[in-house]
Amino acid sequence: MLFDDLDPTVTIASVLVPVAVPGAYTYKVPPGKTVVPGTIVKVPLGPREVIGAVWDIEPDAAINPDKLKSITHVYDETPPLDADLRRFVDWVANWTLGAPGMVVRMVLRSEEALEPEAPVPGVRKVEGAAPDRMTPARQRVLHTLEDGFSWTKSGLAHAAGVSASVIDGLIKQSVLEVVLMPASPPLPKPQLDYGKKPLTPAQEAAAGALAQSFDKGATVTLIDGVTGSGKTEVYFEAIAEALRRDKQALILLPEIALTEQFLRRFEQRFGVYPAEWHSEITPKKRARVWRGVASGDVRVVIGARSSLFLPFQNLGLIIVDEEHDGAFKQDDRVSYSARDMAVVRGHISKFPVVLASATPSIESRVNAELGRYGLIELPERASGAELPELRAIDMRLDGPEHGRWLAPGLVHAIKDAFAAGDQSLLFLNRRGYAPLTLCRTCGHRFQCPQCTAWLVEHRFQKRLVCHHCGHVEPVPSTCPSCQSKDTLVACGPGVERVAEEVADLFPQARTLVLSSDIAGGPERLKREMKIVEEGGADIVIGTQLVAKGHNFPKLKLVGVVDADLGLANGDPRAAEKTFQLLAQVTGRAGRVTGGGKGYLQSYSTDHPVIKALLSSDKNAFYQAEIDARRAAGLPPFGRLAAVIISGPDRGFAEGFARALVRAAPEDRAVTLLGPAEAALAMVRGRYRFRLLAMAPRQFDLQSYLRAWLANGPKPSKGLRVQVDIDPQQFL
DNA sequence: AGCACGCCGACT
DNA sequence: GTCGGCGTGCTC
Repeated sequence: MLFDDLDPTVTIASVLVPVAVPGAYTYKVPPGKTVVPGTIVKVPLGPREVIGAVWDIEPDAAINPDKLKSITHVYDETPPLDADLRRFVDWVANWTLGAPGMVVRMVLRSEEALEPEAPVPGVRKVEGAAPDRMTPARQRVLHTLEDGFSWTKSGLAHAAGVSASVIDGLIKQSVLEVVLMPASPPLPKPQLDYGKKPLTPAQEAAAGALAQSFDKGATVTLIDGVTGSGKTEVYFEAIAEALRRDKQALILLPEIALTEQFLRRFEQRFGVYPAEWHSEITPKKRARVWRGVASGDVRVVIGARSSLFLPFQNLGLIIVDEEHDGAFKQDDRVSYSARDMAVVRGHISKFPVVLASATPSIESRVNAELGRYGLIELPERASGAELPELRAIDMRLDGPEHGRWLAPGLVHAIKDAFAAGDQSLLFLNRRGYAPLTLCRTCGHRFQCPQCTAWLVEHRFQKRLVCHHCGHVEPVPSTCPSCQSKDTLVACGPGVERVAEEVADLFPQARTLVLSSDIAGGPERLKREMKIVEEGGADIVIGTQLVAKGHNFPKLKLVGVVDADLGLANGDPRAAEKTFQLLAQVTGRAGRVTGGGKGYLQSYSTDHPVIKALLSSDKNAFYQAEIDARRAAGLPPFGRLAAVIISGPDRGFAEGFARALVRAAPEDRAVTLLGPAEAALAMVRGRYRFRLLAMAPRQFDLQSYLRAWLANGPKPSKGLRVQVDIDPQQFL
């Protein structure tokens, strides 16, 4: 139609903006511009401009367009977010009670990616030109350029072994010319059969089952395989199958520290490095990966939870490794479980999702038992090595002398391992030197000024640190309460203190502490991990960090310094979490060679968790846990949501929490507990109270909560109300 | 009086 | 989440 361009009708678009508001905002589409749902745009928002995504087009919105602001920029070079991704965003927002705009914000986490990548200047040889005088350096440069390609200046200088000034000189003489070249060269494709190792019959069968799942649409498969069973090799075959079908694949890992080792492993299997995505990558890489994922050039991404929100062009498989790991659920901004949302994303786009663990979550085990998930079990190690032999040390009977933390039985075992040239690991999930410091004279305890928590002494750094807010103070020489000199005593062990004991017992052994907060940061940690991997340490003392994913081939002995730690608190998942952690960490022993041994120091050796670990009958433990959950109506048999009220004034926060409970809609299906003061009552100067809503599985808890919070009292005066669907942490 | 900082509410 | 507005309280 000829007059369409003159049509005065203004198009109105609703746009999700990165603010915590319940819905989309409405803007005018500038004349001559076209937007569709999913188009990425820049819009004015208050005094600034923000990036958002068009969510809907409203041709006849009942809003006066004169009052609306106009979209200021349309990113029409970038493909619009596809319908599946938009559905996923809506789903996550709806499920978590988060603002959809904040969920979209996770998708649009790289502003740089939206601009086309600027070409970089390169140099190439001018046909037929020669320098006035030939030198050896110039000779090498020209020789390197024989291939006819363009090089970056620094790349060429490096390859030819000359300084940049040689190249500048040649440019000046017009022997070389500057040309623009694409910043990122095309990515090499993974080679499906590169480095493929023969699989055991069990692995082969598992891989075959996974390959078949691609024809069944949305499926979830749980791989329950002991440490060393070769789960990774199995799901690598699923990735190969996805690639064969021209689909992209995503591997989710619970934490960044694991990616490094994993990248290498992937490279050994597929001949190329996968793209990496997590909060720590540089903005440039981030932009490159985002663009590559959106264009389909990037075939495989390995990343942390946030990679779920990448705009994949053609995603066809998600692997969630260590699926039981609590790190997949973090309670920051939008609080979502990456494992569960991965299942949702697979469901929306109808592709297989694989959950892998040696110690699956109760939820996944139940889903597998009920037939909602497929189940692949790998009960044997691929190398044929037997699982470690575990025994408990009853600290009430055979404990160490006062002031020591390692029982004689464990010390003996370490001695034997050391004599045999084997590596030992002492596991204690407590950073620092001592979890509590007090004054011998007056009993003063060092507490964080901002949190209800003791300060942890870090002796190497001579500091007292709060592990909840990061508060730091120097260790004083006099007690701040009674002024006595040198009366401070450390209570209880941390890894540093165990390391001190080890150094005392085994002065000739090479010992190393692996803890997330060692001086020197992640770089040093990476180096030390490598040292341990290569057998460059005899005795390793480590926190949680060593339990996860890392492969220490020389490790033969694992000693758990305090197996009861973590069982004490009131968390309904305490037993499950402790079982998983200890099974994972003891499973590191003798992984390749067999003959591994594990010792559990415990004051409650008949606790079901300890017994389950010793008997290596994990099914009995799972069954008991599952029965207990079913009886209590806890997840996955019931739904749980926490409402956390926090504020700087304790009484005010508690009063509001009570008012909120009174305003709760009457519903027989819902049980409301609380308000209870959070176990960590104060964090960063904010007092916290928790409400817990429990409901049967089929109940729509989200709708209930939404109605409740919308009609209940509004928080004001510094109060904050956070909803945590399916809470994992009860602190 | 002038300014720094922290809290609060609005943002289409 | 981020900004400006505005109140409180401290300093030149």
